[in-house]
Amino acid sequence: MAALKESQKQKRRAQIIEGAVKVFARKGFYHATVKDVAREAGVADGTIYLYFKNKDDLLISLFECKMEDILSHFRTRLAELSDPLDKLRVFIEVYFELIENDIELSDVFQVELRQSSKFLKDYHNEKFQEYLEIIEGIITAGKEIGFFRADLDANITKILVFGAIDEVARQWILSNGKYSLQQAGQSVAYTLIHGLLSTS
Amino acid sequence: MAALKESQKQKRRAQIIEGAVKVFARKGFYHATVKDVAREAGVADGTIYLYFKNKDDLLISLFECKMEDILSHFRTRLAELSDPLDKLRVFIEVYFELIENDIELSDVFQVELRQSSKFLKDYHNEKFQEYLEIIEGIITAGKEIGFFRADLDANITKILVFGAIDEVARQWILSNGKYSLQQAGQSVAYTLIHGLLSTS
Amino acid sequence: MAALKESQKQKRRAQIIEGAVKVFARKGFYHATVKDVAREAGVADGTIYLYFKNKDDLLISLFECKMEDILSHFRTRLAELSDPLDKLRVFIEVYFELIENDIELSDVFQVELRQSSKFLKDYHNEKFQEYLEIIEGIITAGKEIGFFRADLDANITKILVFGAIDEVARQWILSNGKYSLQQAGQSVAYTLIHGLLSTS
Amino acid sequence: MAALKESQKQKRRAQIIEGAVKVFARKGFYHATVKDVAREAGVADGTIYLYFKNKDDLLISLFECKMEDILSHFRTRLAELSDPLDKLRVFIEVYFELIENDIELSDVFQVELRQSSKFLKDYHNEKFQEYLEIIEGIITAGKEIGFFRADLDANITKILVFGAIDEVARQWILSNGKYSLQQAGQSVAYTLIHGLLSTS
DNA sequence: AATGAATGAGATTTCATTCAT
DNA sequence: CATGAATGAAATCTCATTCAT
Repeated sequence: MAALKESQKQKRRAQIIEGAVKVFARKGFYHATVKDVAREAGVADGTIYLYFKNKDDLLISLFECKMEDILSHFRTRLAELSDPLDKLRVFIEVYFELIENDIELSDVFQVELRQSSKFLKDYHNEKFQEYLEIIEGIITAGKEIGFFRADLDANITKILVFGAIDEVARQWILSNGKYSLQQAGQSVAYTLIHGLLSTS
Repeated sequence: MAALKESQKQKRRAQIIEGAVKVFARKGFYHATVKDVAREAGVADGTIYLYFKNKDDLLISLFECKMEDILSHFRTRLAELSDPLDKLRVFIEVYFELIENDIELSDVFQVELRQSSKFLKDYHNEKFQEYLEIIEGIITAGKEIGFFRADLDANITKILVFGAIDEVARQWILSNGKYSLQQAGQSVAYTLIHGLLSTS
Repeated sequence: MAALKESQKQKRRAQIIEGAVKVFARKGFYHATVKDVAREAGVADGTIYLYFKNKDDLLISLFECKMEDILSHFRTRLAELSDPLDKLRVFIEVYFELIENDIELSDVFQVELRQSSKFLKDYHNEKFQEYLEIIEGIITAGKEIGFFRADLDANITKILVFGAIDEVARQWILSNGKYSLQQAGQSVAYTLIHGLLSTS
Repeated sequence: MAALKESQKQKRRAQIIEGAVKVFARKGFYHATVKDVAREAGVADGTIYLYFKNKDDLLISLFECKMEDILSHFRTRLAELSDPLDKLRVFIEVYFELIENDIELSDVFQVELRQSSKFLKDYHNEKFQEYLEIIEGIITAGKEIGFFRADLDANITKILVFGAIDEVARQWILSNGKYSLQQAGQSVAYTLIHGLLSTS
């Protein structure tokens, strides 16, 4: 019974987090009220506080919980591959798939978390670092087998790559899906791999 | 005298905007109070409302005003050059210079505006589009003279380029200047131009 | 069996009251939560409400229950004596003994009840009157046999005596036992008695 | 103008404190809301927070401010006298006058502060100690000139005296003025003095 | 009878904005 | 024009109490 109760608790937590994703995406963290989240999740205001310390904690928990899913999703998909070029292509593909499949969540990640990590007390975004490390791993591997330039600074490059991908995703969201992410993904992958030059 | 008064008004406006930059950088837009800004700017709370419609308008005006400066700075610096490769290198160089020279402002641009642009009512960030257009111009020019690949989608690529540069800048700010932006700039320019591959 | 159940019930009630004494002493009635009391008593939150109407009722019941014990203790100890002077001395002695033996309870009585009696709806503290009557009895008896001044207003004097004793006890508690209550008791008894005596 | 503004501020503070006295006396500190106080004082809710850090601070400030008045009143009245017996009589007289003249304030002092001093963080009631010291001074002076018993422990006795007086006052308030405080005062003074005298 | 998750009313507190001076 | 005291709406969070299990 304890196990059952435990799973009940997890379910309720998840239910609130789903509500929070929707509301934060729609209104932004600061304009969303706890009441909004409660209503969206179908619980009473006070119930939120049985599962989360406060509003900030709700955002952090949302992030941790979802990032966990995302990271393991990436890892599973990339584990099948060995070629760094394939890995990079698939990384971008998976990234854009995730964005397309859960625009609300993407919204929250891109907008709220970016900002919040600076202002939520004592929160230092380890999950995001793990995430960047996946890219770093791909780049380092690519360098080792000689596919990628030996003079690449993996630290800078992982950021460059992430920034490029993420911005394309963000603008796609902001434009309400005016262009094909699929296609954009291929284009991005190609450019990152080959650069801008025609004589390559 | 009217002109004098006008310039007085502009001066006061600028003074408030400087205060706002400092305070928003330090506390974030939502955690900063109008009183904070007033104190930092050395004016009374109510005075803010003689120059700006409300707190949101202050942020938007800050953006418009500062973006104006930045855009004209970019245009001046790029006007001297004709080679798209040089232009791209210099664009990155100037971008990082601006970041280094006014970290507080960069902070506000990167963190607050990114988020706010979505939630400030009726605000659609035309200045940011102008900004992206500078990059687009460089890419299109590069394509036209055959330096850049003909199959580059200038729309996607401008976003990719901006994202890459901007993220490197952001992480530099967040890391409190742990690496050299100068160097990172060269590395970023090289990679964007040549891509990741060693066989280029 | 009914009797057994009845005693079970009494036991559970007592258990909750003990928890309440501890928690109210530690945090004060208004800062203590029903959950705190439940945890301290080792029962569920809801269980409290099977034994008490509400939080106020818990405080009142605590008082009634404990006051009952205290009153009968006083009566037993005083019944053995006939001399009013002895009675007064023993009264003070017993009072201070009770304080020393259950500081938590004393705390609740002195701090919470004093305040609460004014604000708990419909509660008029008859037990406290009974308590004062014990002192009044001693004084009246003392007057009758001519030990105490004939002009003593027993009504005022009982209050005076109670106030004097009680304040010494309170300050002792607040000072965390900096002085000897034993000694203080003798001193207080001496001073009060000399004040009351007719042969002065 | 600064001085004028300053006095305006003091006036507003006093106005809020007066409101608080009334409301706390009527409902008790914990049952009174800040809204209640604001309404009673004729200001907006938020205004309270321009003058006091929070609700606790309002109670503490009320105490400090009023205690100041009371202490200086006592000192003035006692300064005229030299005989310790007279001083003690007048002390009681003044105490009861104050009680009669501001029953609401007395209520708050007797009920709320008694309790609160234990629970308001970091508040240690120095003013109350000053107050007890006045009594101690009288007792010590009385001992020195041989009016009071040499074996009196001034520390215990000041508490005894204060407790006796204060309790008589409290019961008078609780009884809604059923007896004459004037008369009670004389009776109390008589009994206490006879208890304290060396020639008994 | 006992539980403890859920409720939601209500309290404190903040702060953008106004307006009399 | 400038001020800054005052406002009061609105948000977060707490906790006594209920009720399905």
